[in-house]
Amino acid sequence: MQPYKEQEIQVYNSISGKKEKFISIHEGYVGMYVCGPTVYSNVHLGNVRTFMSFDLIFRYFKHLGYKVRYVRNITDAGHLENDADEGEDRIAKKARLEQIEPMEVVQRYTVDFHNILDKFNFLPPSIEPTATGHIIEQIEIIKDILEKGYAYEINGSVYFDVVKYNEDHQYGTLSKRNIEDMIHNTRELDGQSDKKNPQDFALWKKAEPQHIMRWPSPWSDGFPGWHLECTAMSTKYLGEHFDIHGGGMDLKFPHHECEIAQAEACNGHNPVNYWMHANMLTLNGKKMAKSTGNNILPNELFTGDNPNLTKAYTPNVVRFFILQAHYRSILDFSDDALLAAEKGYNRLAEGLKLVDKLTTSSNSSIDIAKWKQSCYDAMNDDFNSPIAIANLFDAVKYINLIKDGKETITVEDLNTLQTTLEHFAHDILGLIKSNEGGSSSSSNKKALSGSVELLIKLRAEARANKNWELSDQIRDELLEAGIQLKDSKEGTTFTII
RNA sequence: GGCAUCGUGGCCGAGUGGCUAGGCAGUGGUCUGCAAAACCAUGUACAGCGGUUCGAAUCCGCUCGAUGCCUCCA
Repeated sequence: MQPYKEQEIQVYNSISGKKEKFISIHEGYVGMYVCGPTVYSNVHLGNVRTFMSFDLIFRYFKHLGYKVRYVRNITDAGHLENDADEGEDRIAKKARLEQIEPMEVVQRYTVDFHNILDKFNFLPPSIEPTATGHIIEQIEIIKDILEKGYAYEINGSVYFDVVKYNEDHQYGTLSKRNIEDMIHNTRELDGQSDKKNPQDFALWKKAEPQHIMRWPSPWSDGFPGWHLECTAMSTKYLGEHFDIHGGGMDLKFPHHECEIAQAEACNGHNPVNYWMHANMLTLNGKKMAKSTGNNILPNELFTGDNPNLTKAYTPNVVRFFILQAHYRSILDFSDDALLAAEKGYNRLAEGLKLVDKLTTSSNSSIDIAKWKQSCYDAMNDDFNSPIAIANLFDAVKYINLIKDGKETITVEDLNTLQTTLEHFAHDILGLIKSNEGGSSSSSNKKALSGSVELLIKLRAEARANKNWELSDQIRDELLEAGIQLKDSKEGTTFTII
């Protein structure tokens, strides 16, 4: 089965600024590289959004039958605090502040990162390489760039010569920047710099004697520049030329621009066919920033322990909320929006549960094939998850109408409906079946449901005896305890709110 | 200051040169002992000012505002 042959995907390419038809380099295969986190603190919620966008893309390609190699790195060295010479490696700085080994910092926040992504039901990437695991590859690339004349060594550090590069190639194609303007608009850095030009960037930095993170190289004991690791790892695992490179919008410049320069300097051609960038997240309309308190950590969403939140939200609800916006739009986080998403998500989940219980007829009054294709059309159009979700809500409406006998469906169509829902809701959007699976164990749940069932039974008896006072007391006090009873013709059920 | 993206009904958020996005809230209805829940029905919005067009929210210009990048940031 190669469903990808039947679906034409349009991808917005940041480098052209247009949607383009997706054609993979090797038919049936997709190579995708996404810049992963720098593991020097808890994963940023915005980071989660970026990776969720690419998780969605990964899932869709896989669903269409592509063999996808998805590489997402861990930056555990080389990411500097700033561009000046005294710039400190982020990991090293954190290690110094907390008086622990740099690799302890890396370990702690890598675990945190995986833990959060796991809660959000992310698929693991095919390869998750680390910068420190690819020092040799990075040194080889630096040698190559030096040989080709696009870098220079000074005081044990090696810098990429942007001006020289720009004579033979074009620097700034992705971010649409002009190097002349950049030179004009750059402020002078305070510290004396070894660089010929402020636009030049480090390929290798000599480590000061007190620095713990250091590796030997032909130039000095030091560490690689931040932009280099992605070039090294993407080239190693995906080749000199691959399909998709992704990341957050803020990485467009300088990070991705520098990656293009490095790869072109080595290989003479652009390394990537499609550049994809996920947009930012704001909180209450403003930029998230730790310094102003306008910030939520992923874990705080699950506990509700943040001044910006009135309650806790399940990972599923947050995932649903994020996917309700297109990955290229700025998404605004707020408690109100999350509350609305939670209700919407519950409605969707309830509706999807009913699909198993529908009765079939000899004909269908709804065009299920057309509905199914509109689900694919949504995802084919630059991975438009909001439209895909809207289609899921259409399905919920159909399900409810069929249940009420206002519409009909054949066995085959019901089967199509069921399978398509399974594919889109679970496989592609990654929304898991129910929003339980929390911390309480199954034995706890059993105990709870047993006791609530007993109360429901007592209340039913009271109602049969028209003892409204007792029945309402049971109902109201359970509600106060966080358990909502739902009366229907089939009997009473409950949900924990 | 420069570059880029964007500004949609009470809220969140798609889309787009003429044809219902969707969700939440609201309103009406069904159900119910009363409620809640659930389900059904219902909204003609597109920052402001000009211009192009038979027709613009959608294209162009200007103004205002937001966000990102320009210095580490997803």
